[in-house]
Amino acid sequence: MTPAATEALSTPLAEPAPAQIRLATVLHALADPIRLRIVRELAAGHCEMSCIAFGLPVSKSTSTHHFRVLRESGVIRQHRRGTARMSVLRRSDLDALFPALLDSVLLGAAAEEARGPGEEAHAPGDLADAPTME
Amino acid sequence: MTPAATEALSTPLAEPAPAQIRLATVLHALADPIRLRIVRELAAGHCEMSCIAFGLPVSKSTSTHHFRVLRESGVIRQHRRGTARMSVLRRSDLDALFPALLDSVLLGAAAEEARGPGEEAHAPGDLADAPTME
DNA sequence: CTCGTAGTACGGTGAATCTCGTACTTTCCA
DNA sequence: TGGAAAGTACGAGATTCACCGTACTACGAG
Repeated sequence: MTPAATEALSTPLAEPAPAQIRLATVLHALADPIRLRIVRELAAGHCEMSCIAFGLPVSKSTSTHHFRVLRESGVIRQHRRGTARMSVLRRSDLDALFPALLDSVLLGAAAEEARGPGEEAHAPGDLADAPTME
Repeated sequence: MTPAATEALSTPLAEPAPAQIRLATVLHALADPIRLRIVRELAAGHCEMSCIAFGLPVSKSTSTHHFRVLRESGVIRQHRRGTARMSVLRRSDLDALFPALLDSVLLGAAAEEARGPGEEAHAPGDLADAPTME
């Protein structure tokens, strides 16, 4: 079995090497609600998921776009399996580069959700000038 | 002394209440190199700094823009002091909402810097197809 | 071989972002 | 009173981003 044969069964898609992963890029990737949701679902135990299994509220093209942003930023890894793209979190790589970052983001997302919708949308003028107290 | 008198000496600028701070917005605010640099300098001990003291490599207007993004996302607080705008990190608010998030970002930024420039810029085609090894 | 499924590529649109320069306001000092 | 210093407001230009639809490429089932 040539390397090509193995590749045909499970082609890894292009992704940055650990040394090329940049913090700003990772933060940007996580700063989108849809991508954050993807990351949370991946972290929630399901080791591998095809893209369509997420039931994202966007079109197929947009879905592909978000998965690519995540992959190219170094947050996830993807490989083909049949006609599907299986995605996994690059947990160990991220933890090695930015210790505790992923965990705190996931924890923060869960906490925010648990806190309830709260003030969901926030109008441009919704900024308090005497915020907490004095 | 009326509240107005106190206000004249140190006007707090508009900022979101803790309940209105959104994770995605905070991550977006931190996902910019210049803003991340501001946050790092604020965290590095200097409790209060005027905007110009950072020596940012951008114009005054751009500087104002970045400080506003940070303030409106809930990352920093600003108040006037004479003709200057003093900025402070909203550490306790952020830590209460997203435990360990700020610390891990700061730590990650320091680690990335310590790691050296590494592969600084990364061209679009710079993604390895057999990334770590196999 | 043909069809359906999963995903990508490409092109386009509208909104948001980053950047700047110039003009204006506010504050302090001489 | 006049001027310098620190920011803000207001466009304007260039880039990026999120989103879509359509057309295309793999792969597996029948």
